[in-house]
Amino acid sequence: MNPDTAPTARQSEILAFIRAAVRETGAPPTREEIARAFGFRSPNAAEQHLQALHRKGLIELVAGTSRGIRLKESARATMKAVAAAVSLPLIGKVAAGSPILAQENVLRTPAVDPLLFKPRADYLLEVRGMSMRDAGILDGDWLAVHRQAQAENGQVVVARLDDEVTVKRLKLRGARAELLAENPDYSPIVLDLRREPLVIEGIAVGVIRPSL
Amino acid sequence: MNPDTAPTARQSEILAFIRAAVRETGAPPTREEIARAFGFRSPNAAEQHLQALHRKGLIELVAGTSRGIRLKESARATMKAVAAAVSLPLIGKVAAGSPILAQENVLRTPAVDPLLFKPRADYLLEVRGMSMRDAGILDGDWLAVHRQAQAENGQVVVARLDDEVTVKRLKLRGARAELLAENPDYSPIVLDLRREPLVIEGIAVGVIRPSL
DNA sequence: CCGGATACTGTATAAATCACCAGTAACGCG
DNA sequence: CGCGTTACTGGTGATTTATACAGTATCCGG
Repeated sequence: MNPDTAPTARQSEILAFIRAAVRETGAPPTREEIARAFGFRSPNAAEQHLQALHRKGLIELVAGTSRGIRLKESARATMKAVAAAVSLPLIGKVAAGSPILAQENVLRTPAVDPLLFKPRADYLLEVRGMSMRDAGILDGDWLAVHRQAQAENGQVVVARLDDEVTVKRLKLRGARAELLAENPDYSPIVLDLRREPLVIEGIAVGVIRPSL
Repeated sequence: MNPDTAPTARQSEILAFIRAAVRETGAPPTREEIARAFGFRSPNAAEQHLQALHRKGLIELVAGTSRGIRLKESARATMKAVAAAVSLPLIGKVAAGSPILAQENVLRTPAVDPLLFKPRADYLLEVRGMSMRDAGILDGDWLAVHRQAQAENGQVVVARLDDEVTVKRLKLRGARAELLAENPDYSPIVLDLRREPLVIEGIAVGVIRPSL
């Protein structure tokens, strides 16, 4: 058997039970407790599952120790999950043709609660230029963006134009779409939706300025 | 003995050891392990400490169970510590005469990493009014503030004026201090430092706009 | 159809562990 | 000074627990 085989369905259940026990009681279960929880008549059934999970590298077994089960990934996995729940990827310059959230576009992952914003933020986009100055969005700001392909009239959107990602205010006038900068130095971009579709990546839901 | 007495120094050590064991090994220690760690010749010394900690309501003991020690506060304390490490208090209107960080001024505690900002942010201050509009700080924004009683020329500061807290840019000209708004509609505030001292609560280190 | 893995029952035992009894010594408090 | 508390030593019996050995049944790929 390979050291890194995926656990069977039953083994995953056992693993989940161990995780739950650690979370709920603060300690891993004994063989007997596992057996009782699953209705095994023999604690040995639990032992065998533990051995299997150990062979597959999912847990560590401390010999001669009561409750000597150590979840190998759990600590890391939990930490990651917790971290993910309260952090957002910061997207820098988006490489031409690549999806915004592609790994190569992520600069960092700052600890910011996505639920700070409404609707929830999916990522932060580093703003370049002063085209939205009068909306209080400055060069270097991190724009909190909610992923969404549709946008309503008047919203600040993240749109793709010629493989470039830009932030502008959207004005819809029938089949014509206008992308307006909030700075008189910049001129509007007008699109005929019948000829070229407007690709909207998301709507702006907030701003973070990490340095004044 | 009162149920809620503070632990003795030795008992705190034991408690810390239990916490460490849970964190490091994933399970609470046995009496024997505690005794070994502290050099006790008898596991009973550990038992008695556990009983004491139990009487003081700091741990729960599960009878007849190996490693049956449950940290009562630990879950909460840890969560709080983790939460505190990545969150900042949001300060609303500051009551006259009260310290900014007084409990009654805290509106919420959003999950934002204080180290996002440099220097580290100590709290978020809800900005009222448009006096800093041209610096990209708008009404409703959360100003990230680093607590600091001194400020340099040109920095955006949080200052106290007549028991009100205001955000302005500081200009120092000898014994005269000017607090400048970044909006032509507002006029500067000039102070003679020899007659009235300028109370600086902190310097602005960033901005969060929770809704666009 | 055979070998190996999975998924169990059943039994047994040494070792780990809890939980309790009996002491000793030092300290602070009224 | 007696009393309660803290902080231990020393020891023991009853459970809990880990772990090994011996089987049964099912499924799957070669």
